[in-house]
Amino acid sequence: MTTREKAATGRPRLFDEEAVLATLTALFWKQGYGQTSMSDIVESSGVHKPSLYRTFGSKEQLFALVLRRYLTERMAMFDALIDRAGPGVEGVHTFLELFERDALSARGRDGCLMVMASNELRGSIADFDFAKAYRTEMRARISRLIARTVPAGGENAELADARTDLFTTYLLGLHVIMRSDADADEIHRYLNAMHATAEQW
Amino acid sequence: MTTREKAATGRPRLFDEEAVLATLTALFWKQGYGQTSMSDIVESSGVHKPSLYRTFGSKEQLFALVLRRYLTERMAMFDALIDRAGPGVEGVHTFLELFERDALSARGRDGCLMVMASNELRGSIADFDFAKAYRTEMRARISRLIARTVPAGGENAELADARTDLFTTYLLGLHVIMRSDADADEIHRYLNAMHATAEQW
DNA sequence: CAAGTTCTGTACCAAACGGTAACATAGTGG
DNA sequence: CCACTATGTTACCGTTTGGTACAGAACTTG
Repeated sequence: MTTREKAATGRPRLFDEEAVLATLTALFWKQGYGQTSMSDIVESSGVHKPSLYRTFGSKEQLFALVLRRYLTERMAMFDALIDRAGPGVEGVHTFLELFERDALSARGRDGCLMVMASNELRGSIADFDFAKAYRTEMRARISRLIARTVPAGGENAELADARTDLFTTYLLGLHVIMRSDADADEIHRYLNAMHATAEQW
Repeated sequence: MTTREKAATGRPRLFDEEAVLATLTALFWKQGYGQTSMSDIVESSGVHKPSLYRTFGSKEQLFALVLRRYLTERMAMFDALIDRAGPGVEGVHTFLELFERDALSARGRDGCLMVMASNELRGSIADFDFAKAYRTEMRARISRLIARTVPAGGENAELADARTDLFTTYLLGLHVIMRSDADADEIHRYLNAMHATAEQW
């Protein structure tokens, strides 16, 4: 589905699927699913409707593709942030600082596409249970970050799990705040709250 | 706007505004703003379109009214929960237990109408900056709950603020989880994370 | 009981929605 | 150079959208 499998025999495509998906990701991210019409999509992508429908199926399937692409991209970004953050509790602070940089960017102000979608459309769309997938994937990343704050050992696993759950929920809430016109000071304050919490770890 | 001001001189209304707003609150809460059409609203309320438009103005203004009503109702519920929760850290645990009961109810599975709306429609609608209003009001309540976990004193105010910000963000994130098809076990796990955090306060 | 006022209910509107038929166009393989 | 195939492009489809005109019904006031 992502790459050409059969040899292209007909007229070649004038647009790049990946580039279109990237553009439309930004569009959906800003406007939401329901507030984005096919006309918006045509205008933003520069691709005519029949081509979009032949390539992606329907608006719903298109959005499912956008979500899938966003998920892997987003998780790669989280992986990168966690890799750059060092070990121990200090790593958590570094992660939060790196995250803040992203939160204050233009994209950051739109929050998280997955959080937005799961609020607007509930769990699943076009046979893709994205809400559960997002929670699972994201929690796994956070777990990697948090595990470093706790010494290995059976009874510490429970502590690490609790901290991971807290941090995951916290980040989801932060995305809600980021999307709803909070200014830089307010975002900084809410990040500071997690800094303070991590200091007691 | 809420109660009759002038003497009623014409034909009396067959429906109760408050009851209609309550019904439509549930409808919007479940379906979201964009996914709820005026036809849905007519069917659900039993009130015909022209009556709705004369009474509430437009779909947008109607939703703004629903949000206003929901905000005060929701804050009253938070106040009640916090009143019932005792003092000290124990009060936080009690609050979380009370909150869990609500979270597992049918309504709880829909998350929070304000969180949903702020994700779908950004900050404001029909001259009502509900996102900011919600954050402010909610944070004030949480602050009341958290203040009890900290002894009075200038330097402790900062600590209480940080805990309040953390708890507020956490609750927002929890609402996201509650709305996206999480089962009772998962919700319990995420609540447990805050129990564990509060134990160290 | 007639005038004045407000609400109900049917029937309707233009505009926008998601989606497609049909034809021109640009490539590939024989 | 001719079928063949897949694309670009225009113009269109039926349905649903948010919103209203209009006529009749129900109440108050004089």
